[in-house]
Amino acid sequence: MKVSKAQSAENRQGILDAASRLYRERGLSGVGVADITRDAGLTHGGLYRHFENKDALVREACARAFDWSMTPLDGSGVDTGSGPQGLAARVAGYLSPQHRDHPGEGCPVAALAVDAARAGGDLSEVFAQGIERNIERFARVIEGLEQGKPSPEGRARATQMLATMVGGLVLARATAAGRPALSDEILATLREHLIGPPEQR
Amino acid sequence: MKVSKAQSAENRQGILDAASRLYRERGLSGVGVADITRDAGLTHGGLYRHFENKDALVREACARAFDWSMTPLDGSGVDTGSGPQGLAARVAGYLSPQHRDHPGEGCPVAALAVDAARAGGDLSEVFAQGIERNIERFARVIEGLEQGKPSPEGRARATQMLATMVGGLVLARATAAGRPALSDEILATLREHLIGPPEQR
DNA sequence: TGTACATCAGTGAACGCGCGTTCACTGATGTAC
DNA sequence: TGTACATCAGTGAACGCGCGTTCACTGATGTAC
Repeated sequence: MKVSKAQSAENRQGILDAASRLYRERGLSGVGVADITRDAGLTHGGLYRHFENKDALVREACARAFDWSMTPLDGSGVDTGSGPQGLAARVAGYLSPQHRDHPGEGCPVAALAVDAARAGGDLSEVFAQGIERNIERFARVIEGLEQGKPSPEGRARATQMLATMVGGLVLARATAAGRPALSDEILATLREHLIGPPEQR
Repeated sequence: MKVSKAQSAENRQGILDAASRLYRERGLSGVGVADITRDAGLTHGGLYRHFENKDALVREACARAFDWSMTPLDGSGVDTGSGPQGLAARVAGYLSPQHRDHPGEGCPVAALAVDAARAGGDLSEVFAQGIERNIERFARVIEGLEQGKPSPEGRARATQMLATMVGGLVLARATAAGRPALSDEILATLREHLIGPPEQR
């Protein structure tokens, strides 16, 4: 049965929402197109009215995951404004057990960048653009700028912090099932390193 | 045809070598068992004389990748001794375009930790143990210890450096195909952050 | 040492299964009159 | 505003394909005598 234009657009967004979440949870090759459409309340055949193929869906779903992650900067779902205090809260949210245990709503870089590197091509461009925007934005937050280009030093500092956060989350997730205490220790160590002891916040 | 015990043991090692390399290159779900045995010069049927199933092969191949990565600490294939100078060379090798472009011979954490986190269970224990050993070993190098437990401060510093290195390599690989200049910039920024400007080495 | 034979590493066809994609079909939507 | 009809979003069976795993078979190895 045909469906209204509004309903169709809603369905398309529902597919992207489901894809964006499921891919982050299980990886690009851990989710079938039928899983995604089922999660969105549809059947698999109709997917191709919206997307040329699976690769196109992956690209749009990743781009959407980056858009989400831009608002709170880190995908932790917390937005507490800008400035040094907002920055500390963002870093703490990023390196939290909550974020570690819920990749589906979290940072697309920590969840999917390795998959994207293997896929290469178009998907690598989506990630390159998303990472570039995150570095610029993070640098602006560090330097307290509302807009405009951050300085090279701010850019370098942002790159260092992002790399440490991404690597820390990857390490924490890889060890979470096998050695939970080590996983927690990694998160706590990196939080302290990046934003100081808890009482300082 | 049956084969001598020595030949059989050699074949088993060949399978593990191929698996360890191919998994790091293409990911755990990007390589079939037939790819691995073919690469080792065998056919797929005989695999099950050596390994119970694919999961067991994956576990042994990852453990082997960690053993390799322990020698130069970072999998870059360079071993220039211990002490601060050896440390700088190791970090530079880890954050090099060479390492970025050849994951098959590189660090198993940067290549496979995200896959391992998704797989969970037994594989997470392999990674937890490998990461724990790398942190301890890295901490000893930082503190200049030949043996014995490193201090909590050395351990924290090692965790920070490893997280930055892993995250940096992940970011550099994800952006390599889409924006090569950004990828190189990330590597250079993190090298400078961790071990200072080039002339200092 | 020589011989007969059980062992078992490796082969390759075959299996069931899940995947991405296609396509004839359905029927509500939205438009032309 | 009503009516007739073309459109097309969504359905679900079907497809070819590659995967992990099984198994009857082969024949060199290694052992018992």
